[in-house]
Amino acid sequence: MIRVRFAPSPTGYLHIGGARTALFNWLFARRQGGTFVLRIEDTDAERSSWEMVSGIVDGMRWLGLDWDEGPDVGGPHSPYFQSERLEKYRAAAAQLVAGGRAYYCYCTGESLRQKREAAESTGAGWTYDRTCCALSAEEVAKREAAGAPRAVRFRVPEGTTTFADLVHGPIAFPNAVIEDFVVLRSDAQPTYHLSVVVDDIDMRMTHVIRGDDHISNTPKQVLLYQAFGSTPPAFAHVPLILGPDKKRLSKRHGATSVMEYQRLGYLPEAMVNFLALLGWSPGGDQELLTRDELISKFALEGISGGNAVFNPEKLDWVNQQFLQRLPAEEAAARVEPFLRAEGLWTDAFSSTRRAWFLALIALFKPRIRKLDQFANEARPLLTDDFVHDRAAVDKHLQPEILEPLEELARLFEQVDSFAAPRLEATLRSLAEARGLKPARLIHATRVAVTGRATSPGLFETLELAGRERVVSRMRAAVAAVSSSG
RNA sequence: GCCGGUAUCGUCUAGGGGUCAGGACACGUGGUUCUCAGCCACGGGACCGGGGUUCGAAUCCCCGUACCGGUACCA
Repeated sequence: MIRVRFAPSPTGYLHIGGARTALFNWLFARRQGGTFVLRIEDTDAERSSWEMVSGIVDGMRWLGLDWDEGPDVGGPHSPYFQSERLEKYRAAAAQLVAGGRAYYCYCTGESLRQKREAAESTGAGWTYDRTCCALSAEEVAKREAAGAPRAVRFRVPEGTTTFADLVHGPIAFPNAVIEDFVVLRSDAQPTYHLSVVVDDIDMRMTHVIRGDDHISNTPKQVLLYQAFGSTPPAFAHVPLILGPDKKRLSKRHGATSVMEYQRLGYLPEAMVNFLALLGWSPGGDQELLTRDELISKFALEGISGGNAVFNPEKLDWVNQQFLQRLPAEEAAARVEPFLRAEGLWTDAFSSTRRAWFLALIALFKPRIRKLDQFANEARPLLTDDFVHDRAAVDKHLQPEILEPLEELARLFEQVDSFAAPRLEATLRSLAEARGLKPARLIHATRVAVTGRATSPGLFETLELAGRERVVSRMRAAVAAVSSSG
């Protein structure tokens, strides 16, 4: 039975990179019929917070990455917060010391820092010099009697540590470059290496899928598995997501929190599709995949070895593609929160004006790439509270067009059916009668009614705006331009 | 510095001992339309460098270079 986990540290919101790692784990579990565990690595009490935990949970829920074991849902290996599993780590550290695989270290942080700086100033690297590993039993007893604070360090054996990475192939590290790392701090808090290995063993993880930045941590952890007499899981280190400058994606690059993308009007299914294709490929030319297709095609072998640059334009395109495929009813539901935020929503849109609202969605949907754009694009049809674009007015509402425009308003007021085809016929015959190019009258009418130089097809727009609004706006525009000109 | 990883159009990638090196985003040109978006057509654009191995290398091997990551009593 396949078991994988996503183990974020709640020191920040769920960011793009973390979301992609979570997604790969989730896709793998779902494809393999395995179990997906969410474990919160909050051993760093200083930097962890409940707010961040809920931020991560919200992000995963938004993306639809449900976990089989973890916070809220529980599970057989509960608890799933490392801060509640401290005793396990302390016992494991004690076991290591008892077995001679680790030793107490009484070195102070200050002395370690000085040695490291001294070594580095000569241009060399520094690994722990094993001062405390060389302590005699009496020396240790003396320090214990004095109640000296001590950390627990893992005794790295000689040799070479290797592991077969499912993405990169075999990777080997000479143990000489791995220092005797701390597994339990002097305040009895475990370090990452200890807690992650103890938990992955305890929770029976079969695969560890995580970021490339963990490759150099892996030999330390493999050594720990061996010391515990446990077979390491299979590792798959996935490439990192970079910003346009090829540096790791960070705040500097703009939005990095997954939830920020929700606010920006992206669809979770688009985000999932886009993220999945960042560093992974199903192998063919297909770019747009549903959640089920992603699951059925996902394989660790398809993960590429190199880091990937986050390309916002491509995300926009993917989002647009998903948006266009949404039925009007669904699009309406997605857009509602954005209209509410703009104060443009009325409950009538889901009752008496439902049909009108769906027609509005159908009219504007093809022209937007993100949900938040709808409110802005459709604003003139949702409220009278909008501004006329100065440049558009100057360009299209020239004095000579005002009289025809006024006449058109009169015809529109009287036309028997306020439907697009009828409106178009009306406008075109007036244009012909006046020897005007229809386009001129169309543009003038568009600016008068919407205040803008661009909109969906004018006649469909007018039909939805409604006779009263159209006629009064046309007259108001004529009046405004006449008096100002 | 040391250790590890990676290298195909600007970006995401397919492919992989013999291909016209394919697709997508972006970009350019043209078409459609009342504008914008869209859509359609067309176009420019890549195998990091050097050595091997081989009849043949972008593909396999080595070296170099570049980039990324790690080098903590952070995770």
